[in-house]
Amino acid sequence: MVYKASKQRELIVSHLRDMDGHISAEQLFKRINESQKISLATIYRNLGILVELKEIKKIPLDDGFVYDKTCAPHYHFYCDTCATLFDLENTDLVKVHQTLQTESVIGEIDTYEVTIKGTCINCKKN
Amino acid sequence: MVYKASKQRELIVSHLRDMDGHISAEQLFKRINESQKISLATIYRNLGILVELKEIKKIPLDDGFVYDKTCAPHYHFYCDTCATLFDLENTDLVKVHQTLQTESVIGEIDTYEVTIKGTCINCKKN
DNA sequence: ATACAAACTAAGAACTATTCTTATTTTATA
DNA sequence: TATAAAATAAGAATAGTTCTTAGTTTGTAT
Repeated sequence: MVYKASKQRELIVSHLRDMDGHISAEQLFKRINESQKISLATIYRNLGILVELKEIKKIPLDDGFVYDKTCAPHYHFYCDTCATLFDLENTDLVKVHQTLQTESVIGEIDTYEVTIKGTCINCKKN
Repeated sequence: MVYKASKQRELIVSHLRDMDGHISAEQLFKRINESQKISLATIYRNLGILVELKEIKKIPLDDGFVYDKTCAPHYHFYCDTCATLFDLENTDLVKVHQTLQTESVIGEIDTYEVTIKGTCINCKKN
């Protein structure tokens, strides 16, 4: 399968780039449709293509999937209260990787993806 | 809501206890129906109740949800190739928790759940 | 022990997120 | 510029999960 460029895919990529967080297919569909016309099936198909090309990452959460605009190694924190996925920035997390690599079931860590769950700083205050 | 005991819930709990890994609602339904008669809706409703009671944990994966028989803090490794979720046993992982707690977005880590993705030792051999 | 209310069940309908189908349009290449 | 491959929109189909309903079981108070 040789992918061909399309206006719609460029549209999706540019909207993903503008995001600072993570977005669901439905949210992306609504946001793009504010200014352009695009089919929901097109959103899903292109997100699938982008995941296959390893340009973005598909992340399963309790309430559906969310897409991350990058596959670059970084870590996530999911707040169970506000159902939001945050990026973790601390570079000390390399230590996590080193610790994990000693585990016997692990053949190879591909994405280094780590998702921790809890309550975020804002939700804890309330 | 005051939950009342039921034969079906006991059945579900006992099957979960016998598992050494993680199981989907569908798999649990099939397994229980080998010997007893139970409705799929009953499986889903009771799994939901057990999650609410924090007796088990619901884990979102790329290909649907899986249930973990315990909420005790431990870590997971997901193999993208065989789509299997493994428990990680290494107690050094406490270090991970210490590292993470310095992150500014984290208010409180509830479950300490960590899921790392990659290729398991078996799939890497093949 | 019995009656009552609340929570439970099975069965299948309903819902919803995602994927598939089809007829048509766009893109890349020769 | 013609052709083949891949793209699109729109809506139908699928599948996993939740909801509805009528009837059953459970726990509590008398």
